[in-house]
Amino acid sequence: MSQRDFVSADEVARRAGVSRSAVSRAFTPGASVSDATRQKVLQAAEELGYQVNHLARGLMRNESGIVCLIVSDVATPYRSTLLRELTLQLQLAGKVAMLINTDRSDGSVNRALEQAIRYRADASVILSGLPDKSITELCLRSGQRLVLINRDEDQSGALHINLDDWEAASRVVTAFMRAGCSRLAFANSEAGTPSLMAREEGFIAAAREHGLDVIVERHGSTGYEAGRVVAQRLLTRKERPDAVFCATDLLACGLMDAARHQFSLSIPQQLCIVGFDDIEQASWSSYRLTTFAQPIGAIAREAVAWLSQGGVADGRSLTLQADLIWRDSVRGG
Amino acid sequence: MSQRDFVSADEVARRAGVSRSAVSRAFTPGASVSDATRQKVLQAAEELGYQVNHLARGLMRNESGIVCLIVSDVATPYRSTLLRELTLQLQLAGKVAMLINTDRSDGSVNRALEQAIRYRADASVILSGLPDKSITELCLRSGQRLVLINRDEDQSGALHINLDDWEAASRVVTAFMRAGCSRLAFANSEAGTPSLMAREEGFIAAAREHGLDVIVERHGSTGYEAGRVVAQRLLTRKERPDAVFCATDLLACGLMDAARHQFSLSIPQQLCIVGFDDIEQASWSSYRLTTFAQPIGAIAREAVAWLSQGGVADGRSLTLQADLIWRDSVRGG
DNA sequence: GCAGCATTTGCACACGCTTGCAAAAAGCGC
DNA sequence: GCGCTTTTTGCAAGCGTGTGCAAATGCTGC
Repeated sequence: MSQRDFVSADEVARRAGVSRSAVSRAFTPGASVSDATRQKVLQAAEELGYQVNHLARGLMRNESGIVCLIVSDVATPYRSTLLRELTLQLQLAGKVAMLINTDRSDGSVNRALEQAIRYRADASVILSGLPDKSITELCLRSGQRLVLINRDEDQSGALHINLDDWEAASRVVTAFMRAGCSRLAFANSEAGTPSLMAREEGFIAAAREHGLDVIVERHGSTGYEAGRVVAQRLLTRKERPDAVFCATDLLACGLMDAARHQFSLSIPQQLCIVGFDDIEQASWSSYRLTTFAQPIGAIAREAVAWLSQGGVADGRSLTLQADLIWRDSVRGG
Repeated sequence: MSQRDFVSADEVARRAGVSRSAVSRAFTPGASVSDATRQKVLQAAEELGYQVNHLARGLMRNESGIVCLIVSDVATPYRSTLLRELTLQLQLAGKVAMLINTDRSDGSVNRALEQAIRYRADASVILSGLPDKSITELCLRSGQRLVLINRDEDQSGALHINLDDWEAASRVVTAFMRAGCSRLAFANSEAGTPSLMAREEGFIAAAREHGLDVIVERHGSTGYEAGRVVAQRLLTRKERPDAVFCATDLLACGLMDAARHQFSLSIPQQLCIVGFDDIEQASWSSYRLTTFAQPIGAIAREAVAWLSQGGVADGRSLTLQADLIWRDSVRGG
């Protein structure tokens, strides 16, 4: 390792002709320093290129300023968008993001998380697919604040941010009925995430209120390929559905492509489709998918605001609304 | 902030009946401890739930174990895939990733980077779009190792990982000629990234060798929308191109959609298209885009291997090959 | 000038860890 | 058992910072 020599507060103090504590205080908002010395310190620091060592500061303050983002399927459009928004907000709040990838289901997940705990992260935001309760407990047990996005496991003391999936699902039923559809289907993955299941159950419930049954097909993980497989199953039935609500835009894209290119169905004339997430691809002119936009900006803002507030942060549950974006995959928008 | 009390090495030492140094050594690979005491320590640590405090360790060792990933456009398919691979490899190597988002072009980029330097990151990997030299210099000046992916600015002491964009570009010309195309065009963004420019220049050079001119159109940032705009410009020319090489798959998707839905062209019969990156969407059946796959796994592995090697790591330049993936957007694959 | 007060400042200790150094223990050949 | 070498252990001095406390300084009103 190359010898790295950083300037320390001592050197700054010497150059500014003050004590080392003065330097420390100059970099601590709200500390007791006169403006005169603060200026002297800041100038000396500037000249020397001094940067407060956050490892040492974290050690003293018992507060590292690190927030760790625990996420699987980072490369997925929805997740990566949320990730972008979160890192942006964190940076604005003066925090720093540590990224934990839980794609590998072997022990490396836990190893990575322990790694983060060793850095004494102040908080964790979980937007991971796998609902591994042991992970969340490990976080809380180590005194971190915890934000759970779209997973309503009842973890007391944490901030839960969820969408009103039921309400959204019922709006889809209304839309489908208005489009004159009657053979409803739901396309899901086998992930079994709380929010995915809520969309499914909400859809079924709302359909039943209108006296309609719903065909449910689930397959694999929540991606494009799964959409194709589900399409295969749904569109070869004797009673072919004329409306499919997909738990996810990726599923919807896969299903849509299969419906068009494999079954030569035209959308929305022969088949109406609604997705969820409003990923970028949903607006591409090959899809023009009617879907729900998650309030990603608001989610990120709420999360960061909660975890960077002072004092004791008590558990809270936040339910946000998803916005229905009308495009061309449902008749009669 | 909730009172967080972690168990310290002292407590472990007491419980195991050894000195604090013994605990420290038990957690340091290659340190001088007998197996007997190491076992005693590990057991006591297990029982107490002890985790080495990496802030303190980093302070002592002058080596934090933190690698910071500096990236813009995180939500983009190619970037997020690379990000996934990098975090995975880093975790495997026992390092931890700090994510710096440089999307905002205002001062927050530099502020975020300084933030990372304050945590004494050992290394930075730059996969950011903006070629801000001041950033890279700041990293090097603070003694970090530096990995630059797809940006060949000559930064001595860093590891440069690049693709052979020229070679790839020349293969595209060959493919287009074999498909019987003669009116070649190149679609680019205005980002001006070294790798994007290399694709453009390589394409032009290779075409000229075959006695062909290339129409070049650039617009905006490297995304879907830009592809549509460029399509607008290219496909309304009197001499409409019959083959377009797009600097990026996103551009290609936008261009393809516009060509089909707006200009009613059929691909590849009336227009051949080649992209770059092999993002997931390129394989979707609405596109089936012929494109180049970046060896993302290899890039990540090389990067992590280089930055986690012991001793002095001297600058190095690595050129990898992109794999041409034949799909259906060029005639005669 | 002085008492009385608020504001600044420096000292010194703490944070939790690593590591050089010397002392202690263990191993070995006889 | 004794000398010798090798391994293991504990001590203590750091790493760069924050902060309580007491001393010092600066004000104010008389």
